[in-house]
Parts: sequence; C-alpha cells; structure tokens
Amino acid sequence: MTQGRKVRKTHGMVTARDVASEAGVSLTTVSRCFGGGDLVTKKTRERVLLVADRLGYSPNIAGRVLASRRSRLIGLMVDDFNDPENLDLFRFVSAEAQKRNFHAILLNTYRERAEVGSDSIEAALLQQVDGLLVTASHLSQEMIARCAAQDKRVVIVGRKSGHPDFSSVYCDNEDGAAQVADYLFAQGVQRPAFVGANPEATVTLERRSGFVQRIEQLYGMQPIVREAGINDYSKGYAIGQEMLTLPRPPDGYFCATDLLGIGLLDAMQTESGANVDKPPCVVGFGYSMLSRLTRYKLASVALPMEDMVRTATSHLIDTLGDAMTGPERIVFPCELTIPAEDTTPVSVSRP
Amino acid sequence: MTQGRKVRKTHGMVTARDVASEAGVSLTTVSRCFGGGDLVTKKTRERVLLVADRLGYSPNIAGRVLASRRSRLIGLMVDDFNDPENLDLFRFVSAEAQKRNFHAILLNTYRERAEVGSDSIEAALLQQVDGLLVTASHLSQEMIARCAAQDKRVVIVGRKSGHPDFSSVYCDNEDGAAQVADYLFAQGVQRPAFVGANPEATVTLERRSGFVQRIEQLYGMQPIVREAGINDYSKGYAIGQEMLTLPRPPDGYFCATDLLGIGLLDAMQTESGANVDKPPCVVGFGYSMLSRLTRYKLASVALPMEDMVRTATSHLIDTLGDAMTGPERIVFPCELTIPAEDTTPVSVSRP
DNA sequence: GTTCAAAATGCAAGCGGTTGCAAAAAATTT
DNA sequence: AAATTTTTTGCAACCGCTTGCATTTTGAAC
Repeated sequence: MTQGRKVRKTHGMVTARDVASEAGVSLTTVSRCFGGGDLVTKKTRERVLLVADRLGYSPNIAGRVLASRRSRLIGLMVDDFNDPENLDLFRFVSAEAQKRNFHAILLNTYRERAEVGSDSIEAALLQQVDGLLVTASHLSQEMIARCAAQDKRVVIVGRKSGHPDFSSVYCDNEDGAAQVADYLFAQGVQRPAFVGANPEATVTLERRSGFVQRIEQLYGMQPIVREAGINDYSKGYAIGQEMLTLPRPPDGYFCATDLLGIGLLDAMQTESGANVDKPPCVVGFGYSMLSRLTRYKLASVALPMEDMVRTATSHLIDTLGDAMTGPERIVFPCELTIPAEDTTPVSVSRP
Repeated sequence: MTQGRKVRKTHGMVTARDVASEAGVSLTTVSRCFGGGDLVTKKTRERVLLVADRLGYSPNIAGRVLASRRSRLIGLMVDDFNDPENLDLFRFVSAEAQKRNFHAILLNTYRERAEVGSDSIEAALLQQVDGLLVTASHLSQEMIARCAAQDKRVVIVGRKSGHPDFSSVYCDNEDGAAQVADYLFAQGVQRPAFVGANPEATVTLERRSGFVQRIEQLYGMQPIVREAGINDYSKGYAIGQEMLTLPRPPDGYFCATDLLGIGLLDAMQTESGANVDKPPCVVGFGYSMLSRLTRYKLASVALPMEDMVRTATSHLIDTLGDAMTGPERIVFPCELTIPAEDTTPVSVSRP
C-alpha cells in the first residue's frame, strides 16, 4: 500500500536532494547553506534557504552525524533527582545549548539497581553526544575511561574537576563557607557546627574545609561536624534532633545545602528542648527557593547558578572543536545572603 | 577499489565491519546479532557478541538511525522549570525509558524570547525522536501540525489530551478536587475559595471545575475564585494578602498547586489581620515535598506521579510500532492526604 | 538417499548528509 | 585582453548500519 510508484518518497520527508533540484543547485551547495561557513554566495544561500523553507525542509540529524561525526548534542549527566536546584541546571543548560544551536540530552546516571546492559546503553549514548556536562557527584572511573577512549570533551559543573583532563566551572565553595563562618562569628555564635551532605562529594568537602578552617582561625577551635550522607530534608531534621539532645547544643549552624538547613530549622522549631534558650543561627547554601520562603528566611550562600551553568555550557561547546585545549578552571564568586527583615516574598520563579 | 589495504581506521572507532571480519561472518549477521529478532543462530550470536565485546564494539547510533529511521529516543517537552514536580517527571521518564532501552531527550519548549531559528531547531529535533511525551501546558497548533506531518506518536502526561489523535495519561483532577471540597465541608469551612495557577492550563481548569461543582452541590453556592496566572510562590502570597483585605475572608482554600498553597499560608501567617479569628484551612495539590515540610504540613492531593509517568512512557514506547492504535486515556486516581499530627518528618527524597 | 520447506546467512542498495578535490566562474592583476 | 588568483560550485566517495531479496544450510518428510 505504501508503495505508489518506484519513487521512494515513502515517508514524506523532504531531503536535501529535493531542495537541491528545486533550487537548481547541487546537493553539496544545499548542505553548505545549512552548515555555518561562508562557502557559498549570499545570494545562493538566500535562494536555497527560501526554497528549503517553502518545501518545509530541515536537515536530517542522523545523516549529518553520520557524515560529520558531530551530533550537536551535549549530554547532561545527573544522578541526583532530589535537589530542586537541578531544575535550574536543566533549564539553563538547555537554554544555552539551544542558543548555540546545540541540544541537551539528559543522561540519568542514577542506577536503580545493577541493570543488565546499562553499561552498553551508556556506551551507546556516549558516542551520540559531542561533549558531556557532568554534575553527578560521582563520576565512575569506568565512565572516565570510556570518555577518554572516545575522546569526548567533558566539563564538570558545580565543583572542582578531580580529573586532570577535564575543565570545570564552579563557584568558590571555600570562600562562601568562610563567609558563613565570619557571619556566625559576627552574630556572636559561641558553638558553631557544620552539617554536610554526602561526605564523598567534592562540594561537601570544599564547603566543610572552607568553614572549618575559618572557624579555627576565628575561634581557635574546631566546629562540630555532622554528615547527613545524603541531601535530604528528613536527614537535616534528624541531625537537628540529635543536636538538641546534646548538653550544650550548637547555637550556629552551617548546612551544606538549603534542604538540610530547613530540615534542621524545622527540628529546632518543633522540638526545641530546655537546653536551648534562643533560636540558633542557621545558614544554608544555594539560595534556593527553599531559603527564600518567608516562613524560613534561611540565610544562604547565593551562587550565580545561571551564569555558572551557561558559562559551563558555552565553554564546553566552544572547546569542542579544538583538539588540544588544556583543561581550565573557571571560578565564580558566591555571596552570603541574609534575608531582609520585611516580609515581602521574593518571587521564586523566573518568568 | 577503495578497499584493499587502504586502512581507513582514522578514528579508532571499531565498526560492525571489523567485528564481522574478525568473527568470520557478514556485516549483515553482525547487525542482526544486535537487533532484537531471532534471525540468527544462537551459536552465531554468541560468538559474534563475544568478538564484539572483545573488540569493544558498540553500534553507532547515527548509522542505525539513518538506516532504520528509528532513534530509540523519546522527547520530553517541558516548559515549566519552576515546578519541582518536574524533577520527578524527568527522573521517571528517563528511568523507564532506559529500562526499555530507550533514552529521553529534554525539549525545552520555553522560549526566552522569540529567538530566531528556534522553529527550525524544534523541527530538527522533532525528527530525531521516535515519539513525544508532552507535559507542557500549551502545545501550539504549529507543533501539533508538525507532529502530525512527521507522524510522531504523542502522549500527553498529566492532563487530558485535547487532541483527538493523542493518548493521554493523567490523574483524575476533578475527583481529587471534589475530595478537597468534601474535606473542607467536613471541616466546617463556611466560605471556600479556589486559587488556580494558569487559567489556560487544562489542569487548572479541571481542578477548578471539579471543586466548584462539588462546592455548589454541598453549599448551594459558588466558591470565591482567583487565578494566579502562573505557578509561583509570590503569587500565592499575593493572593493570600488580597484575601485578608476582604471584609470576610474565606476560611478554606483549595490551591491548585502546593507552591501556591504555601505562598498563601505564609501570607496568612505573616499578615493575618483582625478580620480573621482562626487560621484557615488550606489544601494544595501534588503532595510535593513542599507540602511535606513539617513547618507547613499542607494537606494536599497526592497523585501517583511515578506510576503515571512510567505508564505514560511505556505506553508511548509500546505504541510506537503499530501504525494504527487509537488514542487512549489512562486515568489514575488521586487522593487527598492529610498530614499526620505527629511531627516526624517524611523523607522527601527517594533514594 | 531424495525432495522440499524452513531457517540462517550474505549481497548490495540504500538511509541523508558531509567534504576533499577538481572544475567553473568571478575578481584581480598585468 | 590575456593571465593569474580567488571564490563558488559540483562530483563522487564515503559515514556505519539496516533490510529486501537471493542464496546456502539445515531439518523434516518421504
């Protein structure tokens, strides 16, 4: 039924060949009109594009990829689907990519269980993208090896690169953490504490060390340190509870994420015991929408998420071409943000 | 004549041809070993796979796509990057897709401004996916036409399909809303109100009509209705403020989303005026992590997000093959969830 | 041992582009 | 105006895989 004539336009798709013959040029020229360069006269290009538009043509990606070995796809590796922050990540990566005529594809590196064949899936996907943006806390050695083998360019976003070949774009976690220490000190906090998320994640490490060091300088002592293990509200809550059982609970906390921070705050509010006179001073990290809820008004270290992510994305795209670009580190500042006293809510959306 | 010893391994990639000659079979056979069917002897397949593995071969997607016209990619169209709910969406879609040997690619349909060429980008992407999962509140006519033209199968997730050709998988918003009305009534609420998000979005419409109808049945009157326009915390807050200026503010609210709900709650708490004696009864929708924060304990209609999303994904994948499957509607129940009195925090993460 | 259907394999023609190289056209110089 | 350079354009050979059809093997039936 699908036959018709021997013409093989079985699937409505209009191809570059159609455009070529319609516009009276060669296939090559059509191809060049869609590729970036200036290998073609302005006049010709205009004419071809016009015809293409009229015919409703758009280049077939697969063909292009196959021939050029470039897909204009960048992979975004994510393994944490709890952190609302990642929404912004997706958003800005895909926005920036689209602006550059690229597209982002989401690689969920979180494994529900050791699924059969998940390896090969990854391998298959990997060769499909031109480059990789990694935010996953943990990048397996195996994955790294595979990237190297296929020489994929990788950019780590949000934390320092632990790998000599990969660029990274991140914010100065240590400095942000030090700011928090200063703030707590200025607020007259006597017994500072640190609450981390995943102790293996670089971000936690950086935030902890920045904080601990400055605390030592200021107080001449070490803060109490707790690690939640994962970034979860109830973990923050649990740590809060635990703290309240101490004979003299800390009166100032630096939580490595806002989510932990509000968990802790809620524990403090709900269960405050006899051993605590005034509400403790709590600071989070990320300046996420959570910290901006008027009910919490959590002080938080703001990091230029959009800027950082967009920069990482374009850095990746920019360096895709050149074979030999040394890895770079691009650092953004972060800044402790204290909620204003008035009650006007901040819009948590960006229109 | 280009054959001979003209070694063309310019880029390390091992191809199906390599595997073929190494295993002493034809290219065709190798291809068949990787395709699903049983066109090949068990023995042969094993041998080939072994060789492939040894050589580190994995099939090139672009080649496969080009030849087979199938990409094993499904597109996920999203335009709201404010709703944390969407994180779960991403997560489960990509998990389910990966389980089926497919992959999800994120199509950001949100346009920062009328960007040049954004159209063609979409067109290009569209032809790259086998099918489309749509959650975007608004699916433009143009997009619909384009999908039809390329006969892409589309599944709408989270709301009723407005299109005769598209299946949809969603939860029974109307029923959930009616449950809320019942609850408010049972709580002795006198003056119920509805707060919607985007009045053009189907979900808002459904939640509103379900609520309004039942309220009419129960109270013999219409609830107050306000539309925030967008799903935003500060909008919820603003509406809360506005309500408090009324001579007799509502004493029970149904907010179409949790985000609006907590915004409203915060306004109520912070600015409660003289014209209100006891805190109003507020219910949200989604049972998101926000509603589960102990500080809010927002009653909320829970919907089986994971189930719904996974079902939508596999429904899409299942029906990709058959040309003629009528559109289906798969409805999930939702259930009003009242927070427990105790203060134990619920884990908001799923490990 | 034949005969014939069924199963397994291979051949070759694409899929829709890109790109090195060479020919043609336009611009520049002599 | 001829010669030379530079720019545009086209030719044709792939890119790596799938698939219809032909061919060979295998297995069952006679």
